[in-house]
Amino acid sequence: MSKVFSLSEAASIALHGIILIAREKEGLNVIKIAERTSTSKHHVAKVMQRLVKAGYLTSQRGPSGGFSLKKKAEDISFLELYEVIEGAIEISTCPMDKPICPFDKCIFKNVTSKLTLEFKNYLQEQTVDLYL
Amino acid sequence: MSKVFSLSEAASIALHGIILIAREKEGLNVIKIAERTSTSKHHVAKVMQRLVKAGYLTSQRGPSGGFSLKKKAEDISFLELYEVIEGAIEISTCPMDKPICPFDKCIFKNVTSKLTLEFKNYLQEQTVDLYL
DNA sequence: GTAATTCTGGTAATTAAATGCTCAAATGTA
DNA sequence: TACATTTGAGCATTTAATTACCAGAATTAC
Repeated sequence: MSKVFSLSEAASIALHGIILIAREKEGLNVIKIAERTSTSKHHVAKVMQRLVKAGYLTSQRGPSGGFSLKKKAEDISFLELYEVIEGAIEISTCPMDKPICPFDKCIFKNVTSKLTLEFKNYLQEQTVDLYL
Repeated sequence: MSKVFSLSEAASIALHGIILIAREKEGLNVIKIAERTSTSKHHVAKVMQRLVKAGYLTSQRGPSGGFSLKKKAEDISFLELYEVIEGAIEISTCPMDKPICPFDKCIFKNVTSKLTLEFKNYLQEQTVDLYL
């Protein structure tokens, strides 16, 4: 069974993790995020680091440390988080990256760009506060 | 720049390759398919082998050998070819494969299955004869 | 101030895809 | 028949992305 869409685990951790953090009054640490997302603490740590650097989270070291939101939940869209991890979404006609296409018309016509745009719009509409 | 959708090169070779073959009266060999798709002959050979085994192509060895269609172009859909290479397309709600989801509602709602289905339908509608 | 906790950041291991290589088998041609 | 061409198949190598690990730095609690 193959998937047409797939998220990297990193992107999944970013989205799910930030919602978990937003739901907590106190900070939430790596261990708890890893438990609640069924992922490795190492991977969670990496992803959270990137969200800290990108300005979405603040981190607090030491006992009772962890991560907290730096921005308002309603001001954080899924798209921003996704693009922190994956880079900007490319709206391209062809899913391949070939210098030349030997075809007069692309076999994917505009279906690739159309569906990518639909997905991007969905990410744009969804904000963290909708999941508190 | 990240892509939401992406095809494996193998799937691309299968789709483009079979169209190139369908356009030829005589068979088309690995070298020419590789040239016209800007891919390696080794990879092309691998993919063509699978299409032969799956019953879409016949192969002819020796000088002036190559591959020819075994079925009528109008009877070969992109979906069939895609699934020979990638396996059956899975219409799932969640793009991740986690045993548990800690969320009351999936953050992707039905967008993943909706877009996957749209893509699958597109592949189903497209047949090789539309590209001759 | 000591110890436990937690994040930080560099490096290593793993994985999957793609590519490369080689020899064997089949086939047409001279 | 001998030879050049082409597919068939297995295995090894390369590459890029992802995931995992570990020692170090910061901070809190006692």
